[in-house]
Amino acid sequence: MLTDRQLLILQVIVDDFIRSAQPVGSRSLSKKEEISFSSATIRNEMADLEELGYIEKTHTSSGRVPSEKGYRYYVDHLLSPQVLNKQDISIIQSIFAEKIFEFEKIIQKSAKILSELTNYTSIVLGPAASFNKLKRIQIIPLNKESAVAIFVTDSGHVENRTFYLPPSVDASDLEKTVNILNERLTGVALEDLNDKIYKEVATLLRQHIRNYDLMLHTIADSLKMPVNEKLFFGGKTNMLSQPEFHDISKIRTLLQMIDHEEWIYPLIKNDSAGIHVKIGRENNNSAMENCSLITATYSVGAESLGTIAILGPTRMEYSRVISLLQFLSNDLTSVLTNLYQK
Amino acid sequence: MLTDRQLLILQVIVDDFIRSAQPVGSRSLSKKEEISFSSATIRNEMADLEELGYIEKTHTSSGRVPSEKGYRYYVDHLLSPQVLNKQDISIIQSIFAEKIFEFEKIIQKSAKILSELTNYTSIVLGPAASFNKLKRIQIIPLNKESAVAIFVTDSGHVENRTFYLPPSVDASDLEKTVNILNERLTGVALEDLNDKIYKEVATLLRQHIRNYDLMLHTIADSLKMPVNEKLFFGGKTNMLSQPEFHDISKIRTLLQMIDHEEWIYPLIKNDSAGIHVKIGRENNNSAMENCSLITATYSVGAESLGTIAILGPTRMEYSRVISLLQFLSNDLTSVLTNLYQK
DNA sequence: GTTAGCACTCATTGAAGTCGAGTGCTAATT
DNA sequence: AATTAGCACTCGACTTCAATGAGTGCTAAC
Repeated sequence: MLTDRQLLILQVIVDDFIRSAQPVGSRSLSKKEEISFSSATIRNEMADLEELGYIEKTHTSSGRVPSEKGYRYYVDHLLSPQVLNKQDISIIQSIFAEKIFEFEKIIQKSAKILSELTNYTSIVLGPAASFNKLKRIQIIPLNKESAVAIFVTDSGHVENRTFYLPPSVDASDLEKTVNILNERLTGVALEDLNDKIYKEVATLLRQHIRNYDLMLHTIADSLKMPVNEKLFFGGKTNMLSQPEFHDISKIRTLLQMIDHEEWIYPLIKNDSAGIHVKIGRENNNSAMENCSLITATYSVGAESLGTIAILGPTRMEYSRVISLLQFLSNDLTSVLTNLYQK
Repeated sequence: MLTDRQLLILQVIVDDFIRSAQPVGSRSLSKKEEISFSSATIRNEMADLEELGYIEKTHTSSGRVPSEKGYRYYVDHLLSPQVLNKQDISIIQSIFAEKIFEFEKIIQKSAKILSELTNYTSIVLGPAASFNKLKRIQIIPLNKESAVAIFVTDSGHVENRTFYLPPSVDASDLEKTVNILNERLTGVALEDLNDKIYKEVATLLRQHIRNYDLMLHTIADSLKMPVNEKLFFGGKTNMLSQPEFHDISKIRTLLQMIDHEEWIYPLIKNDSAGIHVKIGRENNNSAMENCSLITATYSVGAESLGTIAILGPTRMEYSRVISLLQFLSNDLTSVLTNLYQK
């Protein structure tokens, strides 16, 4: 539908605007070496591109700026993947330099480095604990009235919940319960615990414990808590340096959104694996109007665990960011797979 | 040193500037009902106040603005404590409405509500875990090479550490070790654990475990927790609405500071109990030049546990904020004391 | 000691003018 | 028929200038 020349012009406009943040005019385009025709020709082509919705003017006599549709086309068809330089690669690999056991540390460091490498804001969704299999349950009474339940998964993740002890329960009941739970629930994925408790554990509890149902509900309640994956951020304030956010009110809406984790989940919780680019209003979020979000998933083996994302202005260096995310998510996946699958 | 009239004028200037954020002129002052003398008189007095360093001009013919010294004097001598209205009180008390076990939840909610009530940024330093006494240690092997150690305190706080198992250690060693640790360390404050391990546990371990010293160091290493108290924030973006921060670069330095937790600790980690007000450069931090920080401590019984703080512009409503912090820290202390000392 | 009066300062506002980078359109050129 | 040169036009950005008004300090009168 678009001629080669139009594609070329669109690409150069987007590239130039990403670099300079200034509307691109026909004259400055005609001076580029890729472009061999006159500014008048370019003006004609630009008028067509504008009519088709790929570029826009900021006012009647201004240069052109890519529209969201323009960015979308650029990302889908015109992007030349950037080859990472050695420095970038070695910086990313420094994430894995130390011996680490804990996912969290790696994840946190990834977020930090990603934001430093891009000057945008990075968001990393920590590994979903729900796939982890239960290794051990422990219940430790704190005093007459309350106890803390501890759940350890095979990956070394620890969850804990404080709860009130049902008044009728004594120490031996508690011990029996813990034994039953461990016997029946070890190896079960966290997300299946609740099911399993009611189906298998219930009958056993009934046989051994007085007031078994009170105990049952107390335990099940403790488990019902949302095992929400943790979010990690890097470079929250980087957006302040972007010229499109020199306006306080835009900054405010954006930072307010970043500080509300519950608003972030729907943005980055992506169903399918791989790299996704969402441009401006594609994010369905008014605070993201001038922003793009690029997400990638990381996994252990075939199982996708979490998401790493970069939030930047729509005028973002798509090519570079995609390459970085690609590279990091691959590395993360292979390191985690190694760590986790032995 | 200052005459009564000068004090009155200083007070009215500070009050007015806090309200309006505009330099205060002699004419507008003379119209206030508290003030019964002419603008010319006021001008003379203001000239003196300026010479003494309590107020400043923004330019030769502008009204006056309080200097840091002026705020300091105001806070120390002129402050009329604001009586909280019923609504404020009931909002604060709503923090404790639900039954809660976990300090963290209360603390988090406190930060949120404090920022909503003041429109400034709130910072709450969570309860120092180091005072807590150990209730139970548990070590759970994950696989051949690693295990996770879990420390539960009498307050229900749970810490966990993953570590490599020394190769020579087998299951029965581990069990013995855990027994020894529990026997010897239960009731010991977290901060004293390390000491105690080397002094008392070491000899016992030697008697019962082969390669006891490897085990010893592994455990001790795990314990070397930087049990850094957690920081909670509320209203991080509130400062964006303050007129003195309509300038992007000021906003940036401030937000960057807020996002570096390690820079916050020295600001709010206060030795002595009670309310403290630090104005502008008294904070010894260039990012805080136009900010004041008011801190209060909360405690369990007589033991001071943590800090709640409000970060606002120097032009902050000192009176209101101090009252709010006073009230909340009292409430926090009594609730926590109740919860914790039974 | 207090105040009225006056000359002076300076940030803010808005109007008027210039500049220049951009456009669209038309007519000439290839 | 496609390309380009040329030209009138638009509009944001910047500069200049004058007017306004809220403030000051100082002096002289009360």
